[in-house]
Amino acid sequence: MAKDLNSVNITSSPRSYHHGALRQALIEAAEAVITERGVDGFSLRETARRAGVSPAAPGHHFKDARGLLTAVATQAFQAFGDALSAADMGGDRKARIRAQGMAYVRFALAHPAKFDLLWRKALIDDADPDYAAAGKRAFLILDKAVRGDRPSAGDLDPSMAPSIAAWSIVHGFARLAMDGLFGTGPGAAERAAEALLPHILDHLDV
Amino acid sequence: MAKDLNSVNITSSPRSYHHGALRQALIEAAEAVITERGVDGFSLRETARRAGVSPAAPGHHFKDARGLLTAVATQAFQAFGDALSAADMGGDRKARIRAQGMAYVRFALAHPAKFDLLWRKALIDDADPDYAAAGKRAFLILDKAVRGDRPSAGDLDPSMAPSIAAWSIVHGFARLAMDGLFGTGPGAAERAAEALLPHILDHLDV
DNA sequence: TGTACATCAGTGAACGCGCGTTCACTGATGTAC
DNA sequence: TGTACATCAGTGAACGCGCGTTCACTGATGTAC
Repeated sequence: MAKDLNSVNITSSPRSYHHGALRQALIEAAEAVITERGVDGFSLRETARRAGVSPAAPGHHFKDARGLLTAVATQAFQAFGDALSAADMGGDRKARIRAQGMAYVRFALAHPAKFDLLWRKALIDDADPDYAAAGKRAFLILDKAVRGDRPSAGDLDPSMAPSIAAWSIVHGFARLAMDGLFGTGPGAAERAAEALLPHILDHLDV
Repeated sequence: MAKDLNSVNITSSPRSYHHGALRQALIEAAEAVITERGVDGFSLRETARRAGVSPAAPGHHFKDARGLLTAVATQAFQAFGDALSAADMGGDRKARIRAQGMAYVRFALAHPAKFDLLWRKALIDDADPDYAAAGKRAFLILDKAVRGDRPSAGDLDPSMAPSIAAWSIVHGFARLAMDGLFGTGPGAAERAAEALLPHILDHLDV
């Protein structure tokens, strides 16, 4: 038996009337749903079912289905940012760009449903400040690695071209790989990434 | 009054019991639906409604909703290939890559719903030979411009790295631009593309 | 420490919706002779 | 050229489904005194 986290009841059995950590449980159930069924297969009822609560329960934690998906996307962006951050081991600029790029694509291939959701703005509230902040943070991690010591001027100034170039490459590569364009067998996309991406990123001379 | 095309009745009014060109009319109605409501907003019934036929009528021309969307995606890929093809004006390799890249992104920004649908494999039958052929054709047009005179060895050989790099860049840039990451005002994405893409593509030294 | 009570976080039934597809049908067309 | 008939391409009603959300409710918790 694990110890309770933050004095929140997540282990007692049978579960009490009050769940205790339903908000996070719903987010995780939603992740499971989209992982199994794809983002298009998401449904609030199915998510509630998996969390073991009635279909009305999510209403106490999220305004509506979009609100829940926005929270899922926000956490996914945070995890994505963490993955990028963890991959930045320093070194010269090329090495840092390579590391960021590989981490970007690896995350997308390891968590395709989460990665997909990040960009499905029709399904989420992209004006949500947490979502926006989590997304911006992820980009800034990548930007910092690409930019190295050079200062940033502001939004979309020319000095951002290298970051946007790197971002575009890895984003496009990730999507094409997820869509099976470099092979559909198990591990095919990952192998293509390992074989091609470092070379491509090294020759991005911006 | 326009003349009938291919002796098909598309102009008489009121329309006869037999539509005459319902298959194509449904494809165009579906394009209108996804353009207005987004790909996620597609519905077969709404498409039939717009084409002025009963909800059962599409069943005579497409196996199911997925079949219709597959046909829409196939035509979209053909139009996309045409746009890439029309943009290839020759010149040196850099000029050709630039032209292809700009055409790629311009198409995506001008027809976001169509472009989006191309890659929504959960919604279409990506084993359909026409769809697959139309997609392959588009890539080969881009590949030819990037590759120039150099011969192609086959599937995913190292000589394809430059094409995949260019493809990834423009694909990623297009998606990020569509998602509003370079601004959301009218024309903002297009302006970012004009300002950044040529420079980025010129410095892709593969 | 005990109690009254407000608030929080659940329940489960129900509502209304639009959907894709099926069904028996029929009007229109094309073909054999 | 006319006719019988098969086939094609529509109709419109109906089916069953899962959905998001609302509703009145109640059990559990926290707080003021």
